[in-house]
Amino acid sequence: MDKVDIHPERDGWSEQQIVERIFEAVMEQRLAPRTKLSESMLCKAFGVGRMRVRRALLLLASQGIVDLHSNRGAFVASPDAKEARDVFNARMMLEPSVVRQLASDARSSDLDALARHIEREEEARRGGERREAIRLSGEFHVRLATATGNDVVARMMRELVTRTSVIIGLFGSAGASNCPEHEHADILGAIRSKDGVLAEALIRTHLELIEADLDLSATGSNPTDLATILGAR
Amino acid sequence: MDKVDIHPERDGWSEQQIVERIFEAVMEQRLAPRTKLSESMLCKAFGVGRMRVRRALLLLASQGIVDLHSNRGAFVASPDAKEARDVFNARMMLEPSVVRQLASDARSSDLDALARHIEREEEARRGGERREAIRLSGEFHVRLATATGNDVVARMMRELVTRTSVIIGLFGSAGASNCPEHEHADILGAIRSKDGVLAEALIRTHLELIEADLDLSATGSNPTDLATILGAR
DNA sequence: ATTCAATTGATCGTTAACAATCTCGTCAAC
DNA sequence: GTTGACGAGATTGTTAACGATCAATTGAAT
Repeated sequence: MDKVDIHPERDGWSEQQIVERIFEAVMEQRLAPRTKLSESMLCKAFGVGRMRVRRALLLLASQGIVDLHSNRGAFVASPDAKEARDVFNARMMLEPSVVRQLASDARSSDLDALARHIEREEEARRGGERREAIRLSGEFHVRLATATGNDVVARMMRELVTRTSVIIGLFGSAGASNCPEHEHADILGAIRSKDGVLAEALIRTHLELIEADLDLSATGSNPTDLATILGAR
Repeated sequence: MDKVDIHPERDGWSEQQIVERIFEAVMEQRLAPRTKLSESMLCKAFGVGRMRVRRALLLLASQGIVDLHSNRGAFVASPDAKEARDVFNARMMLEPSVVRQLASDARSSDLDALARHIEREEEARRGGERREAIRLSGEFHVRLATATGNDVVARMMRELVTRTSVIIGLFGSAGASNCPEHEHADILGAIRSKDGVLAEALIRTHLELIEADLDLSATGSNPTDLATILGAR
């Protein structure tokens, strides 16, 4: 969000912080899709009034991270196959432009920060810290966007990456690795050598690889799709 | 928003409808930047409780259309020059991909709808209905995005186009035309002839032309910059 | 005339209680 | 044994009132 005054930190957490925490939990796949997020539970968890929680949930819903159902509550989103394809398609539109722009004009200090990030990433993966590795892996893409200095694009990427985490949690073939290996390093290398075309190509195949690891034919969607499945009109 | 249950139409308007109306008002530049949107006023205007209004304002704020200031209220956003550049930069990233994709695989029925839209657009311009012309002109870009069938991208474009309206209202040189002339028709023509490269080039220059008509050095930013303007530390 | 401080008025943020709706368990009927 | 209705409990949606914060006005002192 852009220009919202930060409420002076009162007793509990600000709604921004609550959104942040749930964002991270979803990214780390600690909150599984369709997990119910009841208001009272969140109130106790964060030690905060119901108002904050409801505002936070509304914000999360507006970003497609949670679904709100009238009189039933909030749930971690459970995107269907189409929504998954839409998210990846959107990333395919944005990220190549991001890395191309970075290749042409990126501050070396930002690139150094990205390098350090990749360090931590591989560290976490070697250390077997699966959740941290997942989070950092997604965060890398967000940091690419923030490195452009474009706050608007950065916010979009943040949303898309988080939704991608939900999608992987739903459709990810368990066996397949979330396998960046050294792909992130390669992308950064292409940016460093100012080879925009290569960087674009690398991130395209990177995204395609991630999407290919999904089983979008799986029934990741709502159980309400039962009507569709049974051929009801 | 994606999967939020539509509340059965109660007495007044749903928050979605309120958001919609304010969205449109901003797009038509009927709501000038920095206009105060007080809660009580909106409550009376829409004949609805304060809760609905507050939720609507929060949603609008999360999309950068309004700014919320603690204990002071909600105002139509007043982006600064950087934010304006960020928005245009984001559109430069997205829209070429959109038209390229449309050129390769667009349903002809959607293209026909776009053609009809352009008809209405020129009609409004000829008829001197300035507001309607502005709205339709922006809506054309949103429709391009919706024609791809990608809801995620469509929502992003919708947000970006609306913010662009605010930006034009702030930085637009009054003399300059909001001058699509027949550019929209040209873009659609390129899509129709499946010339993705041309369509990309056309929309790029189209966006550049719009941005060039802005005076981003103008003091479009907050009046709090008065301190800066006066050279105060 | 200008500046500063205090008061006033209005607006917003928060809380608590109330009303509406849904879920789940129980029980009777088929 | 299964199906359906019914009611208790819980959760959410809404409203109303209170307290807190900020802006504008008033007034006096310099």
